[in-house]
Amino acid sequence: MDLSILNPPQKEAVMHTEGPLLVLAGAGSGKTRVLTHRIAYLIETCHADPYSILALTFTNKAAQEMKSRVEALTGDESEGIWVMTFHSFCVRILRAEIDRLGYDRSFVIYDDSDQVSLMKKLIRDHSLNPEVFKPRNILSEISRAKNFSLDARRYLNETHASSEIISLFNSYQKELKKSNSLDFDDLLVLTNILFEEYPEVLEKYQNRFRYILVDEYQDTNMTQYRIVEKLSEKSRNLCVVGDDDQSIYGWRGADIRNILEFERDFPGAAVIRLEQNYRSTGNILRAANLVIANNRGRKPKKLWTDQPDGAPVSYRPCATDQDEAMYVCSEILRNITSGYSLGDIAVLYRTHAQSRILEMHLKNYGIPYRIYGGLSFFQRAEVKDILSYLRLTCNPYDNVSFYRVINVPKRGIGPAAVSALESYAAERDLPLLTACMMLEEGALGKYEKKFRDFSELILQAYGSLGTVPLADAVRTLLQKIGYDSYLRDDKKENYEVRSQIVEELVGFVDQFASEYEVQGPDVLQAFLENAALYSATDDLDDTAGAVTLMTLHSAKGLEFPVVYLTGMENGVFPSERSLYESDRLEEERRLCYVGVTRAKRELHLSGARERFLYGSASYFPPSVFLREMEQALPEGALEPPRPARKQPADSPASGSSSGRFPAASPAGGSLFGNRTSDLSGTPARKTGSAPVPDVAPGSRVLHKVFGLGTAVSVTGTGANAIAEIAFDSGAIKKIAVGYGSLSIPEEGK
DNA sequence: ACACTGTGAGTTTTT
DNA sequence: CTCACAGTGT
Repeated sequence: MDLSILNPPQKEAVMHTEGPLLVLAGAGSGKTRVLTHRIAYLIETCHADPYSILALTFTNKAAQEMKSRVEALTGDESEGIWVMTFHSFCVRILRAEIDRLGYDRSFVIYDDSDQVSLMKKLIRDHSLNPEVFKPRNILSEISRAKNFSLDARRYLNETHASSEIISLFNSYQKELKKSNSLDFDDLLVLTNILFEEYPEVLEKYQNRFRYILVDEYQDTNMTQYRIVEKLSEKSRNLCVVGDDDQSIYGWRGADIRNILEFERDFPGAAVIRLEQNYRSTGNILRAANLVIANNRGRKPKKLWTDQPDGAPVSYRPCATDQDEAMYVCSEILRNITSGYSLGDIAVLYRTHAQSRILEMHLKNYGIPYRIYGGLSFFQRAEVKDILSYLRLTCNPYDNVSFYRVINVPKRGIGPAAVSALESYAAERDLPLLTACMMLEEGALGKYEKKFRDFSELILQAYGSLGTVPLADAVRTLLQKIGYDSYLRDDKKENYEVRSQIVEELVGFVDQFASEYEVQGPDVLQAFLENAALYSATDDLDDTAGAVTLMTLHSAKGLEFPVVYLTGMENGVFPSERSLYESDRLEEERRLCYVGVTRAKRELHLSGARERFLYGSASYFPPSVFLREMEQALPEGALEPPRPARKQPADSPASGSSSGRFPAASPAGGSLFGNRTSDLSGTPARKTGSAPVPDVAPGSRVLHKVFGLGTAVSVTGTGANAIAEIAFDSGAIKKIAVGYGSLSIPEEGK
């Protein structure tokens, strides 16, 4: 293996294989390179058994990336290494061991929306006012308790949580257990408890995982810390990599102290700093160093580069969010003319809500784009419906799924019927589905047959799992419940789009199952697990010829030659709620640092004075972070174009143009000047009644999932148009043009 | 039981 | 503005 490509501290980190090690890896300092080379070094030079190596990451994306890079270095020898997310790791352990804790190994994982619907029900059952006890707030308190403490119940007591919250917590946990379900936090908490209470189990894994690596250590919470601590207790070969300046998940329980106090927690730990940045130009790095210097309580470090200064960092103040979006679009076109490709460019923002305006204008300009994050495929209503059916077949205890689908499609089972069943089930201490199966004659009168039919349906689906391929079982189920006609009759949304989603899901199932040799319930269980742990940012394909839009959070770990950092306004970024709390403001600042350091060659900052929020205009002063980076900006960049605001906070945009599409930018240059280089070759629409790609019979199109194709026919117009598309793969599909999966490909395809 | 209508409330960030 | 939900009428 070639270690000569590493710089001295990188090499040191790779070769320091015994004993605890903290690698403080600044942004762009080759962190992943160190991790992957370290693994390769362990295998090839130290002859460590791949089976004894565990590498934990936070996202599936990071895990996949690391896995493939390790494979590239070691080839077949990487077989047997566990490279996975914390959560997947815990699932693997729990699948093997959880029966000790009184759960069944076939447990399912409740995602966010499952948790909310369970909590809503509990709040109703406790006759509490949902206005006061908001499901999401309760859940986040519960989550905090689980992540911070060994004993969530005690934590709630000590933090003086109200008696209502404590009793909701108790019911919530009880209900989860009865449903044989775990929420995301439980995956970690129960693994921790397992290790705590069953030393022989812990020992088994301690003996196995002699080398443990943790990526993004600054984002670990207390529970994760305890798991890692226990696992590495015996071998002491724990290597954590992270950057306290990039800790941006404090709000979800990440504890920055884990990284700040590593040396105290693991006596004798070596600390290695990676401070040379290989990613960004001098100017970009200067801006990054300037902002982050305003934070207190960080590990001392100074990122440096030997790269040239490069283009200056720019800042563009805009009158409105519309202007800002148009500015970004026209700059992107300029980037393209100067040789960048679409995939080189990322537009970052603080909240998902900001993406809409950008999207609209990108469509108008004919610039292909893709969005990361937001609701993932597996969170779509149709997909969740179907997954709920499937979950029930694996786990009859899953009441949340039962509630979700018992009357979807409508089968005449309303609240009254369900409530009757509930009492029947409660008396006999049965889960709802089982209660349906075991209804005694005459117990529920006219509802009986309906409930029996339902349970029969699930039973049959279960029976088919072992005998036919999974995708076929799903298709049969869909057909039996009449899901397609349910979608067709439900006029509230586009049938074409929704049935397309269903088809995609069946496709996923098919593809997933085909990788298994033996069919059966286990395959379904594995599929459901993947679906639950899947996140919207996982399917990043670098090949797509499109500009990338995403939140600052999901940008972590990525890099782009050109980055637009939009919404640089106090109240947007930093967010309203962080403005007056120094801890939170510091986290926002780290987020800014993360955003800035994503850029390799060009960084463009922008903000708007007037922004549409909740349907009305709001006014924001420029972000404090701009002032902090002032020295990295061109001379006078922060001077307002007109001396309009001496007291930024309370000066409404007096002279701002009232129209939603102001004709020109304040500086006078036409924002439409670049129209001629419109990528699609079609003229951009002037008024955005329907900002959808122009698809006519014969036009070449690019679909997010199916790739390139040619439109055969188009029915309807604008956003409602349905195009029949012959894909280059051979498939012919009807696609709703307005859905957003379609775009115009780059020229020459 | 269900469809329709108006109301009210809400936006960080995600495994 | 947009979604979720409660209340109304069939």
